[in-house]
Amino acid sequence: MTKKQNAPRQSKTDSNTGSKTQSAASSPAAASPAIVWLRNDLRIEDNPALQAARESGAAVIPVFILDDDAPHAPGGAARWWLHHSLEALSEQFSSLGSPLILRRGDRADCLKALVEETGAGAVFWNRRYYAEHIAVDKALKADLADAGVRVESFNGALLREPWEVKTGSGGFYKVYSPFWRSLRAMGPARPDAPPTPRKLAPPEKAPASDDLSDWRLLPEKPDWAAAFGETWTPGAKGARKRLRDFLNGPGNQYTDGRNRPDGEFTSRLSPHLAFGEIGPAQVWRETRAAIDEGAVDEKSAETFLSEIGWREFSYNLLFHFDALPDEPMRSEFADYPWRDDKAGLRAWQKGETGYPIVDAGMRQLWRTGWMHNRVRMIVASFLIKDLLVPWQEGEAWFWDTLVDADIASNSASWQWVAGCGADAAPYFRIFNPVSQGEKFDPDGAYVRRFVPEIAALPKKYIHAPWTAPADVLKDAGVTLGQTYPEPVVDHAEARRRALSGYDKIKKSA
DNA sequence: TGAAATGTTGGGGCG
DNA sequence: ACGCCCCAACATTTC
Repeated sequence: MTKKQNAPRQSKTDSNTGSKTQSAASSPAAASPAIVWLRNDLRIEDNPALQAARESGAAVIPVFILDDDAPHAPGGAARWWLHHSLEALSEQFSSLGSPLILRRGDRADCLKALVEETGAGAVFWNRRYYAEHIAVDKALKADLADAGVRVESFNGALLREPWEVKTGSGGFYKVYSPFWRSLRAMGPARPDAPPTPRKLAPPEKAPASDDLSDWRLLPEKPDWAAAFGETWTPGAKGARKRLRDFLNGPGNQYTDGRNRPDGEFTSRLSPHLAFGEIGPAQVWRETRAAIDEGAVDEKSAETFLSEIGWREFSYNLLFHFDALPDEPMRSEFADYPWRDDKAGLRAWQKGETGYPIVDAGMRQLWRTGWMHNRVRMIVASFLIKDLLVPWQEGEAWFWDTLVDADIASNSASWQWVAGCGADAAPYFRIFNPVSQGEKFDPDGAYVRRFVPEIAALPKKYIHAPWTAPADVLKDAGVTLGQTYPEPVVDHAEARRRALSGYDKIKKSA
């Protein structure tokens, strides 16, 4: 296994600053319109690419392209979200006067075709940070420039670009704490909110658009997303409401509350951030304002912002390590003696491992498209360390089932739990699913909600049903192995097995 | 943003 | 009164 290259690679991205807005060239009702290519920035507010297009003085054509063959195309749950998010965004663009254009197919081909059809003189977009996406954007930018089209890209997804946050010696951070200390001191690139566009000039002739319902982004049979709507309101409006409600409520107890899955103590902003319905700069500004007004507990608000920091750190890693989604950053982990345990993986995916906190998490994921972060760590530790299934399998399952699936956060977090990432949890940190359950779901309320077949068990046994006396199980209507599974592995044994596996790669490291 | 094993201390029961 | 043991509670180390 060769060590991954870890040189900064700013040269790989397009490096426009986006600060020039060419006000001199802004002839009103310019003949050639400007295209705003929307990707994971599905919002009107604080969207620098859209802002630049508007300020160019040209007519604005917003477009979204669905490319099912693109690397890391949205998974199943994310497609549900995307449908509703595009619906909300279409409505917003229509009310601004320039409807959102939908196209499906190869992204570069679609965009070039649209430029040609509309005679667009400029294309604006917000940057992406995954190597394969950067390559697409860079090639497209070169092609369009050759054709005489002005192309500009912006930072719409991060507080700061990954190449802006540098260590004292000019490298990039590989440890979270100093990274966040540095980024926090810098603050967002746009400290003040830019004006929100209230009107957009439409092109003389609107280009053709697909019909969203023809994309069939919603599941049909079975409709596994049936309950998603109870939990979520995709779209920028829903995002802003989440943030406001959070800062006015649970945001005040976030430091302690964030670890408790048995209640609503988190912001649940993750899917909104993943689709760019709200940007981290907006979250930063609003949270800072609430702190300054004394409207929110300062310590808790800072803890909350540091979670935005983890998202930034993940993008920092993704940008500097091409293979983050696929290969361990610590290359010795490629030789770890993983098991090919299809039955174990299946039990984990279905929430039938026999460990209640694990099963509750996996079922919350399936039913709502989301899982509490503390529980994500527990289920990930279980898959990797108790079952010895490669972390990439868990990453792939999360990609398909999470409405907040995000390339950077998903891959960086799986590597973190596996112990093979930058600043990762040490390999010997193996969660005990019973003690984690007792600590963070002390009454078993979370388990009872998502694993109803053991809901009648008393608190004492709710996280370890196999330890309950026969009469207690009987009274609760539980028959282990029938109404609820026996544990798929013995944790104590599995822990020893995992540690001996790490011994092997330590020698070869 | 662990858990388990091992070590240390101190109180209390008891002969 | 004293030593001995047990063991909880806490601290340290090891994985």
